[in-house]
Amino acid sequence: MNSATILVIDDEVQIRKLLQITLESNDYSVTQAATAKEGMITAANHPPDLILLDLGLPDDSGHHVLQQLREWYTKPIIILSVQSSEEDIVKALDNGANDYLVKPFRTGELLARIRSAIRGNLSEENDPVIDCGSLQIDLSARIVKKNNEIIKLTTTEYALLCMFVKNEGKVLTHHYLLREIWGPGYINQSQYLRVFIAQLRKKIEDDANRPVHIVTESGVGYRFVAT
Amino acid sequence: MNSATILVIDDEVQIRKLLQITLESNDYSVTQAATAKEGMITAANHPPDLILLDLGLPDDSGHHVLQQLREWYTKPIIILSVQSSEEDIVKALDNGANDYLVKPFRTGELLARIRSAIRGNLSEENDPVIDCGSLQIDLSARIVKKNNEIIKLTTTEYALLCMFVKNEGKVLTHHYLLREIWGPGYINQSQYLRVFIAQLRKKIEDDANRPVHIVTESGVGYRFVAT
DNA sequence: TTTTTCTTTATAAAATCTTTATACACTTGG
DNA sequence: CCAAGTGTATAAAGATTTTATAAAGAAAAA
Repeated sequence: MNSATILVIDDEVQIRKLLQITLESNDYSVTQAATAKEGMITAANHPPDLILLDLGLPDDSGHHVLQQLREWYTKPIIILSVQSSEEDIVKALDNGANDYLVKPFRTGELLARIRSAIRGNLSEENDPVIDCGSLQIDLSARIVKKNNEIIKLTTTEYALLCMFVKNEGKVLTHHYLLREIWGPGYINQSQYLRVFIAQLRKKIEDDANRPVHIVTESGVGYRFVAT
Repeated sequence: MNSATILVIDDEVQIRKLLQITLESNDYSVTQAATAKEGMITAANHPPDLILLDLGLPDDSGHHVLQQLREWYTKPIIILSVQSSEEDIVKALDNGANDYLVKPFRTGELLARIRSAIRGNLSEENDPVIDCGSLQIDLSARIVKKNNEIIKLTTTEYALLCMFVKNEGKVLTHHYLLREIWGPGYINQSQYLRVFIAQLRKKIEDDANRPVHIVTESGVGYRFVAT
């Protein structure tokens, strides 16, 4: 999910359409403007994360629009223009444009330049954290917290917990768990499972004697419940 | 008065000469390197305000050099290349390049793009100093201080620390660290890692016997915590 | 050369896994 | 009701793996 918003200011409807399709299929949220005036108003009302600006607008000079935008807009502006003269490029860049692409442009390159411009400008993304009441699991950081304190889990304990979390609510049989975590040769070692279930409960349950998260389904296996 | 320093990494002597003259007449201070290796060393010893990198170096792939630089170098990198394929451009930009100019380029445009890159960098932030209690790490200056005293770290030790700092809080597996720092052929040399972790701890931890920053996750890897 | 850094080997310590032992809960048939 | 059988929980000892550290030899840099 990207959800960065991009404002396209261009008078050619086919270009706007192309950009909208291209950008939206890359998870950007797109708004459009066909004139300089419309562009300025849209940018002011809903400041986007990046602006794609055509220099050849009908109602105002593109360079002037750029200057006006830069009075207050600090995020990236990329120029798209049929003008390839050095004079135009230098002027646009010195007026505060972050990049300048000559039309017709290659969409892959445009997307890469957009990524480059947005990079670092975006707020830091957090990892997907699974929340189970007092229990929090960050799979990408391999961190498990209980009441906001980090719990140390061994490799096997963590593998077990992951199996449970990824199959929340489902009953996992002894055989299944043993095969997935220890390997196919261990499907009869139910005792292993009991030992590690006990250890896991001691670490993640508030009261290990009355487990809430890891419920035993006698004769079948165990089930993990989030709340 | 400009006084921003620019490092030119290019194997063609006439290009280097041209750039030197052009840049110096625009009040930039220029350093040069003819090979990837030389470029990396120069960049590390005297980090410039901007790097102009040619992708077609004789001793290493330009994309690889770019990746290596981006491990620690946070200021702008502009690619100069005879390669004009979309694939090369997209790859370079996604590897952390700020801009990409195809040779032969127009000097006026290059200067404008340099101004644009430096401008955006200055407005954003200064030296990104990471503060971890008694420990301070300046990635762009490659300086590590503990209790305000500079600590000498070897190349490998520093690379390790960078990996940790950039992934603060996350568990980095042995395989990952070995692959990133020593290369794919070393993923089984866990002992290397242990030796260097011990050395790093001796240098950055208050009490190496009770490490606070570099926490070992037995059977998995290590985790860096800033506190 | 001398110095620094990296690689390799050796060994002690720590952490984890496996195994054994025992206790508990629950069901079922006498 | 009890006693035997089945399935589960937990502690703790023993075995194994993993880790920490020193130190010596090799390679690279100054």
